[in-house]
Amino acid sequence: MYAQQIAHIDVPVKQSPFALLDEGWAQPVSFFPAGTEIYAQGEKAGPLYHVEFGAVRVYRLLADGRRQISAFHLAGETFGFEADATHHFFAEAINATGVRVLRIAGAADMSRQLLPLALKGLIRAQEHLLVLGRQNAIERVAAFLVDMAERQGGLRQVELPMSRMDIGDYLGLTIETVSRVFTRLKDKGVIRLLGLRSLEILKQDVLLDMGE
Amino acid sequence: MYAQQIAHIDVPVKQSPFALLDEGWAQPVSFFPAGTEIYAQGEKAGPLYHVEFGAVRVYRLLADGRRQISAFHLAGETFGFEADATHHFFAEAINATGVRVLRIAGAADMSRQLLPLALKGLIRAQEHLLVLGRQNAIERVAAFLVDMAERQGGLRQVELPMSRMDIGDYLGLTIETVSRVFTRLKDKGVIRLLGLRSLEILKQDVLLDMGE
DNA sequence: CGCTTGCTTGAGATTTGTCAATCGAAGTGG
DNA sequence: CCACTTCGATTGACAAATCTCAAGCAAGCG
Repeated sequence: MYAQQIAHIDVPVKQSPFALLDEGWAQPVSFFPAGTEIYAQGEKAGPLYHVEFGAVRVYRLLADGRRQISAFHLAGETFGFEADATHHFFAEAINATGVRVLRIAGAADMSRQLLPLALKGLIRAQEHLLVLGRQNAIERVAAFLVDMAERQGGLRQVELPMSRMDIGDYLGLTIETVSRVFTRLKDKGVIRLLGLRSLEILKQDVLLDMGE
Repeated sequence: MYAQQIAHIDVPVKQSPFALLDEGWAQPVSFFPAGTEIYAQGEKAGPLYHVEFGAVRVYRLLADGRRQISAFHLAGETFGFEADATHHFFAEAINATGVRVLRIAGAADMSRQLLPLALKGLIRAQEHLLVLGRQNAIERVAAFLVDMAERQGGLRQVELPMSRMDIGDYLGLTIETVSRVFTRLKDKGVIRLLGLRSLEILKQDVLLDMGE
């Protein structure tokens, strides 16, 4: 069900655009085709990953195949914290994705730079707990759309790089429920569907206080 | 509904039992009666907190009062990471609780010590996302009981310092559902209720693969 | 042009929530 | 010491939300 190729292509690049780690930590950009694995649960951890373009999903599986996506990472974002010695999660490219691998494992005082990023991740995860634990389907989708819009610069038009199944596995819903909520928001005039993976927010205020 | 006193008593103590921060960071233990606030959302963040005895809940509220507890912290555990500049969460003593306040805010290279703790918190939060997003009521309660048992040394007898409402708000369930699941586990012979806040695990294996 | 794959829609089943009554332990005052 | 009150927990009956299963639709691709 979650089959994947393990192909990726390394592309040498001169300098990292990742400001915090720019002093000699520049690394080549690796290219991952859609659906390929970036790291797997149980693998030895070490580097962080900076998304140059594309999108990444980080998830965990139950024994019977149920999946929870804990986070999406878009261009410009850094991930790979979900690890102590070994990874506790899987990371996959959703679409064709370029990732800069930051091999900073041994770096002595990088932790001062890393801590704020880790804390931001912690806060995001705990806010997502509120969504999954206490909000209903329409509130979850609203919160998701607001978040995606913000991360794309707050524009009215929002691109969704992921499938309905990915959205469902992120929000703890089935694809059918996600689909019905999209329809409901469309019928209410809150959003306009421009395509399967593109939509326009027509009533941002309504969306905002749905997602609280 | 979540009313609370803001009384606490400072108790001077010689030295911190918190190994990582033992070199001059010893702080007095503050005492918080049951239900009192340790910090509030929006407050300026800074110190970390080490639970000496008792138990703490960290939570967030929606505008209409719905509450999600993101974590419980028992004796020996450290919390207070859920912050960048200001706290995004509330923390309250569940019972009479002693907390050592670790004022390490300015400490230059403390981040090297803190990062592993923050990452552990991040992993815990993301594992909890799987529970809230993809597990049903009985699986959630099973996972909770297994976790509580582990944190109390893996003994068969487990003490629950919190109310059913706290458990519900942690697991994303109502108190009625929590209560029904406890009854169901009791009827199946998986647990034995010794009191409202104390139980014995009779079939650990069953509980373990319920919680996956 | 016809597949394939992902999405949408509908009908019915299941789980969980809501509302209400009762229980029971702990604490209070007579 | 006992009756009374209170508050949290349990239980039941019913309602609502979400899931499951199945059918149909549509965009993208060979």
